[in-house]
Parts: sequence; C-alpha cells; structure tokens
Amino acid sequence: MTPSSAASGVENVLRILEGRWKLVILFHLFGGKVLRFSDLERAIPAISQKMLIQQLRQMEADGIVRRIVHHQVPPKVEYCLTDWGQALCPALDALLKWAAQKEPAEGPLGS
Amino acid sequence: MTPSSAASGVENVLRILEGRWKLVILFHLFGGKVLRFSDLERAIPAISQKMLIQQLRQMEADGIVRRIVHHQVPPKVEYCLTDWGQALCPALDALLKWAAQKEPAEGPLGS
DNA sequence: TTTCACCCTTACCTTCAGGTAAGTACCTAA
DNA sequence: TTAGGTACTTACCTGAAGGTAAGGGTGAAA
Repeated sequence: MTPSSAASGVENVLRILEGRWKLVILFHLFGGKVLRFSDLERAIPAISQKMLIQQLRQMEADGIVRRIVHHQVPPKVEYCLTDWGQALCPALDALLKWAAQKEPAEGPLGS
Repeated sequence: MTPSSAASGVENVLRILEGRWKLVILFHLFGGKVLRFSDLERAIPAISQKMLIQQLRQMEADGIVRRIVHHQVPPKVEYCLTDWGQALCPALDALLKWAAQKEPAEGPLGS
C-alpha cells in the first residue's frame, strides 16, 4: 500500500463527509432516529431547503442515509441512517479523541 | 452534547485534513519519516511548489507537521510529523475500516 | 560572469460548493 | 376560488480553494 493509495482511500471517505451540512444531519440522525424533511428543517434552522435536499440526496447516493416516501397528501418523506451510516459513529469518535489529545503547549512562535 | 456541537467538533478535525494534498503528504510522512522539500516534490510529481508549501504551512500551523531549517547554502529544509500528527494514523485507519465494511448489494434503483 | 540547485513567493485565472430567492405540484379545507 | 401545507426544483450569484507561470535570493562551481 503506497502513500498515494492510502491517501485516496481516506479521501473517498472524506468526500462522503464533506459538505457544509452533512455532519450536522448525520448527528441528528445518529441513534436510529427517523426524521421528516420538515423536522430536519426545524432542527437546522440555518439550512435552506435546497441545501437540505442536496445534502440528503448525496448522503443517500453514498449509502449512509435511507429515504422513505409515504404516498400521502400532504406528502410525507422520512429520513434515517443505514446500518453502514450508523457504523460511522465509532470512527468519528476516534477523530474526536485524537483532537482531544492535542497538547496545548505548542506555541510555534519562533520567527 | 448536541448534534451541532458534535458536528462542529468533527468539522474542526476535517478542516485539518481537507486540502487537495494534505493526506498524500501525511501518508508520505507517516512512520517517522523525515523528508526534504525536494524529496516531497519528487514523491508527489503532480503537485506544484506553491501548493506543496501552502499545504505544508497549513499543516505546520495546525500542529501536525514540524519544519526543520538547516542554515546552509544551498538551503535545506526538512519536514516530519509531530507526535500528534503520528497519532492520526489509528483514527484514519478507523475510517478506512468503516469504508471497507460497506455492503456491495445496496442498489438504490427503485423509481 | 553565467549557471545551477534549492526553497520558497507573487500575480493572475478558473472552477465549483454553497448561498438567496423564487417557482412547481399535489390535494384539502374554507 | 383562494389559501395553505409539504417536499422539492430552478436560476442566478459570490467567495474561496486550487491551478499555472514566473520571479527572487543565496553561494559554489564552471
């Protein structure tokens, strides 16, 4: 495994997580929660409808979010995580723990 | 811990890793390797000098890369990872393992 | 006096993620 | 006939990341 191949493997993962709102959505759905489109709008007031649907569609295409359509009037669409999406939790936790390890005394102040 | 605060914690980590070349540089330095500027240029032929230095400087500012200047002519500058930078390895591994877990049979083909 | 290796720095341009604002389609209720 | 709720879609704009190309400073070697 070369540095480049390892890097591109991680890049593929990051590409799934990148996007201004994906992590927020993800954390709202962690724990098996099932939310409607309008629930997510309310939970994330700063997001526009365009962005919300765009991020959800990408996450669905990536296989971390499942979309459930109920054919009703008015329409009802629910979103939840796939098993694979749920499995992200420990990996993100590892990143958080790494961030917490940082030694504060590292002033790079020398000229 | 709210979904938003958890998300922003992870976002701070991703901000360190984002950047077209940072992961490639990171994987070239993993394992305690110490490389000169020109070594990195040779190792990553597609990168421009501007990008190489830009990414290295950001990684240095983030505290994952250490820069060692030898005052010589011609100049000699070496780069290696900090302890904290090395500690990223297992966290990235967790992401890679997560990616490997993905079930192939997930065709979202229904209309 | 010109060339060379090395490590950057600067100016300029292109691309694209993400933002705003408005429109669409459907049926219900008044 | 009009208003309203829900889940999108579309058009347009902006800022920042990243790309290219070129310059700069040093001293040894030729």
